[in-house]
Parts: sequence; structure tokens; C-alpha cells
Amino acid sequence: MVETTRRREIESAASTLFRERGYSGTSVRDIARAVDIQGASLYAHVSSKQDVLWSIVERMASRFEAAADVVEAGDPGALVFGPRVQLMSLVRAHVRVLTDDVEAARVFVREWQALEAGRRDSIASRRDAYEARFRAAIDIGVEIGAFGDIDPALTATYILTALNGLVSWYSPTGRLSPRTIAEAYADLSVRAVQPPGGPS
Amino acid sequence: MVETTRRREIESAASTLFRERGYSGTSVRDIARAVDIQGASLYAHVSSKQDVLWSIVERMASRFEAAADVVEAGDPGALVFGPRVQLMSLVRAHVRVLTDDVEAARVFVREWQALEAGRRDSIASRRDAYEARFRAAIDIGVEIGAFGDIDPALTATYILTALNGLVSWYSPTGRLSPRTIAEAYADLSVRAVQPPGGPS
DNA sequence: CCTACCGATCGGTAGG
DNA sequence: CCTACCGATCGGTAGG
Repeated sequence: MVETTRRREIESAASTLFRERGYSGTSVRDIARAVDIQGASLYAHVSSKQDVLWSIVERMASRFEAAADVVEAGDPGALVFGPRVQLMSLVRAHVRVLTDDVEAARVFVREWQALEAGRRDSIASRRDAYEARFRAAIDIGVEIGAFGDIDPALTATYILTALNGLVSWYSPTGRLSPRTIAEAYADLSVRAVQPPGGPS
Repeated sequence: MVETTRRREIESAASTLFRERGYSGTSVRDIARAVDIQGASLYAHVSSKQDVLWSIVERMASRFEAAADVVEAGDPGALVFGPRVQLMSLVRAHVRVLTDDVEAARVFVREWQALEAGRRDSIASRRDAYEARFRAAIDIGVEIGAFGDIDPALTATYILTALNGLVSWYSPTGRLSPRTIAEAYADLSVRAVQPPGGPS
């Protein structure tokens, strides 16, 4: 369980399989076959099937958090342009993480509930905290009147589920580039929170 | 396999289990236990586990189609008020079907890919046709300038995935009523397609 | 709807 | 990383 490249190979193969068949629809032998070893040999690299799922989900959770950190720390325009720009940046960052590794992203979005209780709870609260960052931007926008009179929590959920929906249709070889999608989704999201008269 | 009420009981119990653990994470014995019979006895009512999934998914597909039929046939205002009202009505109808039976809706949204190839393809094309009805409303709005300059296909996907996201958080006992959600989601969706200057 | 049973496969361990 | 193996469980059938 030391050699990192082999471990990554396994996680990558597992991501694809978990995405296609789900966590419980994928057997340890399926994963082993995908990396051309015997089923039992997989345990030379991982300690359990749960362990593989955890690695994938945990890594993706960290990526989303790191991307939001960059947005919140690095954008000097946030204070100038306010919640509109902040929300658009968060959306673009989220889409970028999703499209950077759709296989793993899909596992994160759809299979995290297959984690054992303790780990599942940990991911659940990290997801809540992450969603709160979107909610915060919307809160401010509503307060200062830059956004319409919307429910911030419900709106954050609406937007985030729309973004996460990407994992069920996006393909790197599809007609739309990650950039195009990120821009279109940022526009749609920011327009959804607009006040009736349009942006000021 | 005649008695309808028992069959419905089984499908309802299966919906809950499929929602919680996924199709492949649920055993035939799990379903049987939920309706208090022996595992093998389930086969007196259903012909296979796939069969149960199919019944749930097919029924939900029909409900979505029927709801959209009502919107398209029954609303005399559609011609007067145009694509804005049409889109809002489609959104409201979709949310209503989702909230009417979240357990089954979640199975429809998340487990239909566990169907065997033929049935999966059939559902896939019905989903495409359904999404096309949203796309059509958006197409018209863009053409006549009621909506902004957006990609109708991408926008329809954005909206529909946001709506379907409901299945991962909605609870009948939660703080938000189906009506409140339907109205908020219709507003958010219609604002997302708005032209820059706001509605005319 | 039950008991009894089927072959196949499951996640994982032992011991090299 | 392999062979050999473990007990448990899988979806489903036979026969009543």
C-alpha cells in the first residue's frame, strides 16, 4: 500500500466502474480485472473496497474546497464588484473541478452515501459547509439589493444541484468545452438571482 | 402476480429501499422483509428484481409525460403569454410530480441506468423527448426575443437537473411545501433565461 | 405464500 | 502479486 502510481491506477479504474455501475454494483474483482491483477491481489494495494471509495470521495471534497478557497482569497475584485462576481467565480470554479475529472466527480456526487456512517457524516458536513459559501454570497446580494427577493438557501441548492447535474451528461469529447459550460452556467446562475428589473 | 394492492406494497417498499441503498445495494430479501414475507415468496408477486425497478421507473416516466401533456394541452394562456408562462408551467408540473412521490422519483432519476439495456434505452429516449419539450419552450423564447441569447439545449439541461436535484434533499416533512418550492423554482428558472434588461 | 435448495458470486484472509 | 480458500449472501427455481 505504498506504491502511489499503482494505487492511483486502481482508484482511477474504480472511479470509472463506480460511475458506470455504482459502488455496490461494482465488485472487487471488477476493479482488479480493470488493472489486470487477480481479485485477491487488490488487497496488496488497498485495505478494503470502502477504502477505495473513500479515497476518491475525499480527494474530490478537498478539490472543491480548495477551488472555493482560491476564489475567496484570491479575487481582489470581490469587494469591488460584490456578490454577483463572487457567485459567478464560485460557479466557474465548481464547474472546473467537475469537468477536470468527471468520473471521480460523479462518484463524489452520486456515491458518497455508500460510505460507512462515520465517513458519510464527515462528507455530509463538509458538503454543508461548502454549500454555505454559495449561500453566503447570495445572502449578501439579497441584503444589499443586488439580487432579487429570493430564498438564499433554496437558491443555493437550486444552483448547486444544476451544476452537479453536469456529472450525468458531461463528456470531455462532447460538443461543449469546460470553458463554454462554465461561462454559460455562471450566466444562468447569476441571472436566476437577479432582481426583477435586471442588474443595476 | 394478479393482486394489485400487494404488488403496489412491494413497489412502494422497493422504492424506499432503492432510494436508500440503490438498486444493486438492495437484495430481494431486503424487499421481502419490508413487506413481511420470505425472500422466495416475493416471486409469487413479481417475476424478477428488474421487473420491480421497471414498474417504478416506467410509472414515473408516464407521470412526467402526462403532466407535461396537461400543460401543453390545457393552458389557453400559453399562446397569449408565450414561452415565459409555458416554461413556468412546465417547471411547476415537473416539481409537482417529483414531490408527489419522492421515493419513486428518486429511483427514476438515479437508478434508471440499472435497467437492462433494452429498457434503459427506451427510458433514455423518453427522457430525451421530455427534455425536448422544455427545450422547445426555450427555443421559442429565444427566437422571439423574450429570452436572452442562451443555448437552449444547455439551458434546458441546467434547469431540469436543478429540478431533479430535488430528489436528493426534498422531504415531505421539511420546512418547504411543494407549492413554495414549485413557485420558487419556476421563478428562478424563468429568471435564468431572461434577457439582460429584464422581461419586457 | 412456505420450505428447501441451486449455482454463482460476494468481500476478504492465509500463506506464500 | 499469486493460489487456495473462507463463510455469507446473491437472484432465482422446484414443488408444494
